[in-house]
Amino acid sequence: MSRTLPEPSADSLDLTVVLSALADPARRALMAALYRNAEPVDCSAVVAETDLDLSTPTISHHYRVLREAGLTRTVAQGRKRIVTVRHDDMEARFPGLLAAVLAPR
Amino acid sequence: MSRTLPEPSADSLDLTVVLSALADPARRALMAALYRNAEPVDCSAVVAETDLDLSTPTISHHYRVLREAGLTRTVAQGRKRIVTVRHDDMEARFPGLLAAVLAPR
DNA sequence: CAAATTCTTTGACGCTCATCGAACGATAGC
DNA sequence: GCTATCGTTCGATGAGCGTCAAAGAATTTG
Repeated sequence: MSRTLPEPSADSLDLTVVLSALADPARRALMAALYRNAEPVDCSAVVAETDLDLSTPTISHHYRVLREAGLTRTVAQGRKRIVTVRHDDMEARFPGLLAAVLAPR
Repeated sequence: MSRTLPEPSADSLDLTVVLSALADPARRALMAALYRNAEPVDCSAVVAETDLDLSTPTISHHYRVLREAGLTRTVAQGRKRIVTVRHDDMEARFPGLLAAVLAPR
């Protein structure tokens, strides 16, 4: 059993919301970790790949912002949340943006 | 006579600062107008190309943020300020970013 | 010099945001 | 059924931001 958490449709993605989400270093660190790992993983596994030192409420808040911006898709599986980057939707709406923002260094 | 207002060096551009600057719709409108006009123009002429309805202090504030983020170069000429996009510096540091963010529509 | 133009600075106001601790919810495992 | 695990929600706090009116530079023009 799994359910996808509410998210904006592909054509309703707003650049202001997207850029505001990406402007935060912590969220960008999460996105970068998600971006390079092809395999879907749960929230805490992603955090483990970063060097973020934030409380779980704060991490949860950042995931929500990313999801509500349309940058990620979150699927609830059991007590875990599987988070993936919405590559295609982002590329269709803002071509090249993720690559430019999440490019290594 | 003309003098260039203080701005960050090309290699000290910070993505967080850049994205924060671009996240605001008003600043993005200014950037878009600057981006498409090749010829350098003064502040108020740029504003005239947009449909922004903001007080002059607010406009001035936004120009400052853009300049301090390293997105624009401002040269004081007489009582005017000539603002240009730092294309090359931005492209060197964050390839494709401006194109992705300032693409029409 | 005086007046008009162009832009900046200052100070204030309201709002949003990142962060945390504490409490809660849901699920898996024993 | 307990208990541990993974994550969310709530409430609060402190910092920062976008905005404006008023006042201040700096420069051109009459």
